[in-house]
Amino acid sequence: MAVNLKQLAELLGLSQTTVSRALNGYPEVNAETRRRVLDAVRTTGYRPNRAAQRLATGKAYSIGLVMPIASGIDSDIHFGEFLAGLAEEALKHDFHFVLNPSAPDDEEATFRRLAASGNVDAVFLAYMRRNDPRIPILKSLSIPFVVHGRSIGGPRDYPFLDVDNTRAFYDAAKLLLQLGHHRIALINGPEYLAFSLRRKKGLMLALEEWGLHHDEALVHHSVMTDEYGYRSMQSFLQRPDPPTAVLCSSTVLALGVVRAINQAGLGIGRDISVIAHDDVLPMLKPENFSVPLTTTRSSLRAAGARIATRLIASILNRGDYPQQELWRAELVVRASTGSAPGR
Amino acid sequence: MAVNLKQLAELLGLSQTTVSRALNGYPEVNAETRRRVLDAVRTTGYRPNRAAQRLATGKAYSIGLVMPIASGIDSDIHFGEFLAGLAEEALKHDFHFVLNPSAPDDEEATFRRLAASGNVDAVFLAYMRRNDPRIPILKSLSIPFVVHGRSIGGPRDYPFLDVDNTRAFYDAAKLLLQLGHHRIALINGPEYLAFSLRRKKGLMLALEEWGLHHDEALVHHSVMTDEYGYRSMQSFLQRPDPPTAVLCSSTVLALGVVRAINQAGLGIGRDISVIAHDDVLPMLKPENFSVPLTTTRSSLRAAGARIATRLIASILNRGDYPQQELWRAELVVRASTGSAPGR
DNA sequence: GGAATCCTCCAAAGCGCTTTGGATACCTGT
DNA sequence: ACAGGTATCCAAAGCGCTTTGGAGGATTCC
Repeated sequence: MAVNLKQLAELLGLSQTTVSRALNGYPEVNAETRRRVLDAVRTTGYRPNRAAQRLATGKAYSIGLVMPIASGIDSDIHFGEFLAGLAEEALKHDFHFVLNPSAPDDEEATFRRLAASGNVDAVFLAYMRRNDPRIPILKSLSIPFVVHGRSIGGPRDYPFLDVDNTRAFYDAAKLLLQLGHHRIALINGPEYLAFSLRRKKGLMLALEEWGLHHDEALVHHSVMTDEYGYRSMQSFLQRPDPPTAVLCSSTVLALGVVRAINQAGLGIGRDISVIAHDDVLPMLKPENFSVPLTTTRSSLRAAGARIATRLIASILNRGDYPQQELWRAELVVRASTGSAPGR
Repeated sequence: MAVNLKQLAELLGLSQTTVSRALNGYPEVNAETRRRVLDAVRTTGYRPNRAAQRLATGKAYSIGLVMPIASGIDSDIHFGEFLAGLAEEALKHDFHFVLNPSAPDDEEATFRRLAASGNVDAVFLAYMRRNDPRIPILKSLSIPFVVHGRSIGGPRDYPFLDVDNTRAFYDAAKLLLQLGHHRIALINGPEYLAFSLRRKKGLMLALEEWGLHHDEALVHHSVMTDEYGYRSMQSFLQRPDPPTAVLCSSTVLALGVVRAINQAGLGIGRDISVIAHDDVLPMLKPENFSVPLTTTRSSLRAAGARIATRLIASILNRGDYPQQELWRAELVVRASTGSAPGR
């Protein structure tokens, strides 16, 4: 059943050279011939042998992945979702993964090992921090990479895909301001992560524009779990002047937030408005919340798939993708946002 | 810097054949010669080219992984932890992964594709269900595999690594019974998973042995998140005859359980005893709970690593590992367990 | 009409390893 | 001393692909 190049070539009465070239899009092959080849591929189900290609080209046809482990719940549900997107796309192109579980303080060594092994053509990077040290490292190792997110500070001269987090939270905050909210809290991701900083900045920009003072006490940073969402919200509610609206960096956080609000006997969208960033986790849909959640939406899985696409295209140097992309998150208004109470 | 076989052979004044054989443990090579070869490998840092090996041997040197996604929070923190162990070990042996994100209802097709692709030598399998259909499928595809956990029902003639969950929860329940508890609740994983069923069975065995009736209302099945732990515990506490002890299938569940107990103003280990199964998640240590948690401990990461070891050994047919392993979880008694109240 | 150019295609040489099918020398036992 | 082992080693043939360096014919240009 499984044919190889040689057999395919014989079948077509062509040389392996020509068939190979036809398949790899080289110009020196007649259009009609190429069509015949492609047809034959379809009927025979020919699939090039990756091992042979690896040997002949020196390419690895696989991408490196540093998997955050240990301290911090980074290796959380968000990572899995992202990974799913990456993997799905990689599978289509028959690319493998080299998964490198690594503690944050060991990442440099991990990258060096990875680059030296020659086992990967490119590397994927996420959880960007401010002045992220990994970027210069990867540059110096001269191994292609694409970053999810982007660093804060330092030159912005590397390939990335990021969501415009500043904008997303600016938009969300603005909606709340227009609804008359003045005290807006933020339950954010870990402070050392760039996206957290940008989201906070988004909120602050909106407040500033509105001529409002920003209260640092209304911003919490933590791991993005249900648990912390609950605790943060509880502590906000215990203040003498609780916020009338809250922004959450994840629907996972929102889960806890909602619980705390319910428990306090308050009404979501009435007494307190809630907006969460929605990474489109399949198991946590904002529309399924008891009070459907207003969100800033941007699919994490889609981002994973897109990065895989770009990574693979650059390895095969096919296709032409922008090196830097900033996705705009969509503000989806649902029932969890309403006018500020007493207005 | 990087030498290849040919250069290494020249350097040693040997043929490639001999060097190759020395490295791969063939008998027809002099002990002294082998030592010289191994020495040379060390000094030159020779690493065989995987692509060439793949081509020559037809082996893929990679293992297939079906990554549970979509509905159900299966793709949770536990999976990540397991994966980390697997990856760590794979890395040591320069094995790659083929990650197949797949919805449960699509798994069969996924396996077929995987097996047909010839891209993997073996497959890893987890989240066993009762009469799990994937086992016969994989057998019929005649691709080596190792299962984490084991099915319930059907022949037990496949390679697996499992924790003796029945035993673990039997042990835990017995401890509670000895402490005088009679009403023991169980907050378990999803009902369709084999390990959940076994854990329940462990509890029931202990109760039975103690001559106690088992109350079905005291067993909850759900996704293992903080959230559900909290809800379950709350509902238990609202009963007219609340349990005096509770078993949790994960420390993640215990997180919610602890919160519910605290909130009810009850004392852990005094009013209510808690035992959780500890998968040794680095970010959730039972000793760090406000009241240190009594647990049945078995490292998920270690299990991942062990399965990788076995998978790889079987692919390389090196080493001799048991085909079926049943690990015993260790009962670690801490402060969350105490005598039943009023005794 | 002959040289210069294209357009297509091909033979063959690798890529770096494993493995087959012997060689060669050294021991056996008789 | 000789047939038959035994222990070591080697040359060479792949594995299935890419890529170099042409070849052959058709076309174009003066």
